[in-house]
Amino acid sequence: MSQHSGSEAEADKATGPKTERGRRTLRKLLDAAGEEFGARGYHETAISNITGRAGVGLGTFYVYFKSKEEVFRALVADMGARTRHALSESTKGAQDRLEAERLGIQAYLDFVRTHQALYRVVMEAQFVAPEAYRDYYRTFAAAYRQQLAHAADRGEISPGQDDEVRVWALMGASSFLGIRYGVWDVETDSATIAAAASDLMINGLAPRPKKNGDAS
Amino acid sequence: MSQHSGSEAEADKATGPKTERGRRTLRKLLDAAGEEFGARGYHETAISNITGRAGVGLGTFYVYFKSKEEVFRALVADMGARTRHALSESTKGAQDRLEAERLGIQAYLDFVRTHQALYRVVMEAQFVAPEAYRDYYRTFAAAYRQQLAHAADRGEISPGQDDEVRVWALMGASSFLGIRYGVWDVETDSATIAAAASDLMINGLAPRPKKNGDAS
DNA sequence: TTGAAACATGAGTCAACATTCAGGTTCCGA
DNA sequence: TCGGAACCTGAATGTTGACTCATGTTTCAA
Repeated sequence: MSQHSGSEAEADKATGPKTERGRRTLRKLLDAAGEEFGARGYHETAISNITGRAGVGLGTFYVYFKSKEEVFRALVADMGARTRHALSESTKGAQDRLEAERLGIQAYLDFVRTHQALYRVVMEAQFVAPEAYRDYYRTFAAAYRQQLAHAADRGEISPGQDDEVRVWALMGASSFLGIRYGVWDVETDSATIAAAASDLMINGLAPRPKKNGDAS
Repeated sequence: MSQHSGSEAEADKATGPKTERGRRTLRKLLDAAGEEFGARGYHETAISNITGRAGVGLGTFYVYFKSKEEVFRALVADMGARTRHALSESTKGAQDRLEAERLGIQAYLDFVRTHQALYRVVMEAQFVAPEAYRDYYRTFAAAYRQQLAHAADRGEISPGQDDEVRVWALMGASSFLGIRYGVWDVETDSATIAAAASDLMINGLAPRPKKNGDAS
């Protein structure tokens, strides 16, 4: 809900609010919208809920946004940027891609847990703003593919048969774990989950020989 | 949209339609609802769209369903049953769990492709009928866990650290591949995708030694 | 000090449904 | 052939909520 380079979805052409007061109001609306949409869902949320929470008049909403859908899209885009940022940060200390996978999964779970409401917005975007949703995952997938390609070059992971497929499978795994353990069940320790999940993603289901060559 | 043992969500207590005519009308409504919801989404679909497509009067809808949400839930439950059925069928010929995984992924993709509309209903259930959605995946997860447990006993797969986590990761992977290759891109050959995906699920990302022990 | 740009407001407009209901029509056993 | 059960119908009702607009208020540069 903050640093956008400039080109935006605000009703106000490309410039956005001109005064400090305006920027504050916009921020309040964006935050309120995120909380309301996250808590009640898009269709259950009325503009008046948003303006009520933001503490501004109903009409004020339309000073900043052309429509209900527009805030929603802005929110999705914002979440995408934030999630990518959180993930790339979490991954910085990794020795190799395999470790990065584990760190990434855990960071993702933690991120979802601390942003449950906004995460819901992203998922609902699939139906409210399909374009925004696709962009969200496509952008993600593109960056992820790069990572895998580099890692494969370095021999840190197997080349694989199709990186696009791998990336979507991996995103799907994390996404579902995000629902199951980030939204439905927030108790289980995220490091444990990430360990189990990354073990699967790294080593697969296939049976593994015992460490010390066991005869028979 | 058909064989339910009896206990149902129809407005008519538990018994359902008493005559052949009634059963036909119910079927028509259910089919029409599936198509409309699938094509336009829950909120964009009006009851009159459904009855229009079904070729019955508006009021007739309420002879069979208590509300809009009720048809929707019925549809989700129906999809769950059908999907489980399709998957367990596809898996029957498998030699072991690893092969079953590949067959399952492919069957799932094919299923989504041939039931795009209804698949969308399942995903939207997350917001329209969260209970139905959770049931859908929980039922799925329970059955899947059993499969994995048996397979681990037989030594066909590694024991793993946590089957609940594995199962959700695997479901997530398939689900995303279902969106990516079952809904958004229906061109790519499903067997190829399933092969690449199951390779990842079975062997993981980790680099694999060359077949013939290459002395570095 | 002033006027115009920027911002704020909430009552009112309007269209879109979900659901109801009062009154048919069809089917079928007796 | 009759009566009632099952089924069908679509006009009318009532609510909800996005969006508009005419009218303020605030800010700030000149």
